[in-house]
Amino acid sequence: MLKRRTYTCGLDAALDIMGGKWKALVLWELIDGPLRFGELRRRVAGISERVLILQLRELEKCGLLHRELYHQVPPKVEYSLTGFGQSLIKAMTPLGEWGERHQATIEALERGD
Amino acid sequence: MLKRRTYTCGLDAALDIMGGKWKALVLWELIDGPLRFGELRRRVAGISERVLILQLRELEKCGLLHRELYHQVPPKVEYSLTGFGQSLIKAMTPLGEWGERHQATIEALERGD
DNA sequence: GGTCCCCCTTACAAAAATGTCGGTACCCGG
DNA sequence: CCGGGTACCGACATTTTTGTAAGGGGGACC
Repeated sequence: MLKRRTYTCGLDAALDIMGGKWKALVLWELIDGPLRFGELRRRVAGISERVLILQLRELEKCGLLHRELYHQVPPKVEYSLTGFGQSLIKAMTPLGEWGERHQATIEALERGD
Repeated sequence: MLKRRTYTCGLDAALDIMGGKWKALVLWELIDGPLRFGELRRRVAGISERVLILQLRELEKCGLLHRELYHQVPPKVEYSLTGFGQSLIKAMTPLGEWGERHQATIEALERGD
């Protein structure tokens, strides 16, 4: 969760809210519309069920995404971006594009093995 | 350090290279030109000497910044962005602006106390 | 009845990130 | 000789993040 209540700059605040290994990836998957828990789980490669839940909870608490529970059997839960979340996605897009442009370069870097 | 050699998308790669609590902040400070170790240490509020060194080493290894050692006494070391680093900064700018716009909102969120 | 799917939850464990403290080498000025 | 400033290293401790395993309640399918 968020740890500070003051930040030295906007970037600092942004990284606190969407930093970490998974949050941005989760948000990213929701660009094209709502997804169910299971769909998210399958799309975000490598994430464990538990961690996905934790990330979703935090993103929800921060107002970046919305959780809609359908009282059905079997249960259905849909996650979608809020307006706030969408604005964040837009702000992250250039970073994503940068990463895409340089992905090969980055993958070629020596690991800290 | 970098942990993977393949990424699911550009954002994934970007976050791996500049994610974490400090890297982006360090890069950010270098926007306006080179800084010495001590200057960086003073500007990046809250970072410890050791952690700053670790971050600088990693950023250097990734080719995002350049370390220039002046053989003087007392020693002088200057850190500056490489072209690669500058391109990353540019890609992070919208995120920084987003954070700035929403900084008050973010600070007002409940902490996980 | 057994088993599957769904969306979680809890207890526990490992790994990664971050922090603290002390020390090094150099020279200078007092 | 003592202390100050610079840039850094190493051992260690703590905190944070991420992961693993197991279970649960409610149908549905065979």
